[in-house]
Parts: sequence; C-alpha cells; structure tokens
Amino acid sequence: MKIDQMLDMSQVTKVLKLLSDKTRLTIVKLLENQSFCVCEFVEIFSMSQPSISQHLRKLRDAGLIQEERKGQWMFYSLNKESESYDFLLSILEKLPSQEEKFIELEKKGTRINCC
Amino acid sequence: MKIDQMLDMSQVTKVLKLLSDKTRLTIVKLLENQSFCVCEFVEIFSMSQPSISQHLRKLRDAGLIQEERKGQWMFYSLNKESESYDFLLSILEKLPSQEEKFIELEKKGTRINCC
DNA sequence: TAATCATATAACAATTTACTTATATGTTCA
DNA sequence: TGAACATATAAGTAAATTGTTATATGATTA
Repeated sequence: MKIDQMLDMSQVTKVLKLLSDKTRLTIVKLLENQSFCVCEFVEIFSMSQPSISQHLRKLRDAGLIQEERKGQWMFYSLNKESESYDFLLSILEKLPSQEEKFIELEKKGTRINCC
Repeated sequence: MKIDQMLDMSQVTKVLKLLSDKTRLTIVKLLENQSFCVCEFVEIFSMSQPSISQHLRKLRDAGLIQEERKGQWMFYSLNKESESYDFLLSILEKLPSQEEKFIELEKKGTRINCC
C-alpha cells in the first residue's frame, strides 16, 4: 500500500503545467488504462510525430511516464514510482473517459498494424 | 448537496492552466479558507500590485473566484457556484497548507491595517 | 549491407505568458 | 472638492511554449 505523498507547491505547479496542455492531458488519461506507442498517439491526435514525441519527452523528463522499447516501437506507460503518481491519479479520475479514441483506433485496425 | 460535475477536457485544461502558476495556485489555496483583499496578496507574495491584479483577473474571468467590494478594498473569495468548484477543491485538498503565509501577515499586523 | 520504418532531436517561427512601468478609475475623508 | 489610497487597465518586453520542417538515430528486414 502506497502512502499518499504530500508534494510541495513547486512540484505541484510543475505537474499542473504539464497537464494543462490538452494533448498531454489526454495522453496521460489514455495511459491510465494501458500502454501506447508513439505512432498510436500520432494517429489519435492527428498530429505530427515530432510534436507527439516532444510532448512525451516532457512527461518523461518530469518522471510522470516511462518508456520501454519493443523492437522498433517505443511504448509509454504511467510511471507508478513517480512521487506525483497519487496526485496524478487523483486528477485523472476526475476526467471523462477517453476510451472512444482508443476504440476508434482498434476499429481502424491501426492498433494491430502499428504495434 | 452538490452533484459532482463531469467537466470536459477543454474546461479542465483551462482550469489546470490557471492553477499551473505558483502564485495563482497559492492564491486559490489561501482562498480555500477565507477571503483576502488585493493588498494582502501584494504583501504575501511581495509582488507588484498590477501583477497580483492581473492574476486575480484571470481567475475571476474563468469564474473560479469572485470579487466583492468593501469600501475601497476589493475582496476575493472562491466562487462556489463555479462549474469547476468541485474539481478545484479536489486539487486544493492535495496541497500543503499555506497558512503560515496568512499567520505571518497577522503577526505583522498588516491584515488589520489594510482591511 | 542497404532500404525502410519508428522515433528523437535540432532549429526555427508564431503565440502566449508574466512581469514591468505608467496611467486611469473609484472610494474615502479632511 | 481635492488629496490620498486601493485597485484596474494599458502598453511594452523578455522568456516560455508549441507547433513546424529537416535531419539524425536506432531497429528491422529483404
């Protein structure tokens, strides 16, 4: 059982700044349930690959997410060891599910194609 | 009893963007317990009066806080009618108390002087 | 090994942000 | 009414942010 950490105001503002971008917030919400690779996010958000990569890097640099290479693909997931993990979850649980985005991806068959 | 509202992602990012500034986040945390006037914030944060006013305006424009004039002073408080009020509280309760800032203000007697 | 695919990084441009200083507005009170 | 005080607004600036295109890196496979 993990103890609820008390973060200081600077840590909190750092996390909130990262989550205050709609793309990043949705990325993190999607990662609440499962891992995704970069190309899936590119598809979901209809954004350029560099843009997605840069968002992911910010989240990773702050320790909120972690990466794992699987062959040529890079998979991202929430970092449960992050000091901010509990805080992050408490925000995510207030958000509307983004599952439709994932389901749409599966319909198109893009999920399997890519990863 | 207020029903917990489900906000959409755009509303949430708007709120998070406002809270992702350390000054604004601390302002809102302080307002969790009581009202403050502009000059008190100026003192607490050792910031210029226009800067504080601009922060307050952003929070007010988003409906998170409300103003009430009392003589020449303008008092700000949390807006409990805001659509985002529950969400806001759920974040505030995760933050360390900022009470020392208020207590310091009382010690200096600045609270009474000003308002 | 060369071509291809997935991702990361660099360099740049447009926009946004948070402050500053100067000034305007509104209230109080002598 | 005019001086003093509290606050708001405007205009300008420096820094941060988020996208873009171009290119580098790393893994796969023919």
